[in-house]
Amino acid sequence: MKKKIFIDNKPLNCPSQLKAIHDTMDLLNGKWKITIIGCLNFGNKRFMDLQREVTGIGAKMLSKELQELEINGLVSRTVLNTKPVTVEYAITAYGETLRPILREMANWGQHHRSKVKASLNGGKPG
Amino acid sequence: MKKKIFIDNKPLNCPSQLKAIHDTMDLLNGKWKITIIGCLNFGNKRFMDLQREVTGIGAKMLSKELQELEINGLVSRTVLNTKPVTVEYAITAYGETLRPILREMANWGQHHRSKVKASLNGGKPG
DNA sequence: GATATGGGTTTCCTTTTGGAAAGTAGTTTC
DNA sequence: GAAACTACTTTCCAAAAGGAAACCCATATC
Repeated sequence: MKKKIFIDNKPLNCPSQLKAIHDTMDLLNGKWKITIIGCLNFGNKRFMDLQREVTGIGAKMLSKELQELEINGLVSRTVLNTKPVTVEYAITAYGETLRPILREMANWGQHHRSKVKASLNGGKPG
Repeated sequence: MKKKIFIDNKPLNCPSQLKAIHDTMDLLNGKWKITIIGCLNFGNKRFMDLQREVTGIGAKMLSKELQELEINGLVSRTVLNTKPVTVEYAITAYGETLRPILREMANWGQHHRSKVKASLNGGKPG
């Protein structure tokens, strides 16, 4: 019999575990969310800062992604009393609880990247 | 100055870290991949088994998702010498290295779910 | 009043994703 | 040779995602 993957003593296909994973994926989906979170980790940013730093994103997508991140409590939005008005975005404490996931994804992705490279170079040696 | 999230001594927005996270997300994207992986963790499965167990998936999507998982080395495909021909899908050893990510995502998702529930019930108490 | 900056929203369009149903192909069963 | 089973692939369509450009509102500048 094939061995199974267990998470907290439950097999991974336990429906509640799969649902939980889907919930997490839903919050991080879209083309830009992780890049935005990464950008904000470097410090609080205003809308235009983000648009400049997140290469390629348009105002519409930036606005939409920020709204979703805010609704989910991962990013905060603060209107500053400046002239003209500026808006500051920041990672929340809750957003920082994503760190373990991001760490594991970064680790795995780097490992995967070097594995892919190796198989391109050495897959058919000689 | 706002504190930053660090992963292995690098700030999360380090481009290579973000790229690695994107790589990982790309492999797990789509509506069904995680469910398929979860299903296969319960044991090897044939095409029709998967179509029965992954509720709601159609043959086209199942085929496509399995191909992508196979290309990325997460799932193996074995044609068995039966009549009629059957095909067995299984998680690879490499696919099992996703476990830490899946564990963190399951943990976070469950925490998130209970937090959302709590805020629905107790957000405005009394 | 024309222009610029900040922070968006709206419109229109294309691309991508995903689903239902039918078709393909090999083999066995009747 | 018609039907059924496994394992897909193809076609056709609808919905969602995403992008470019224009537009809106406020303030300030020239």
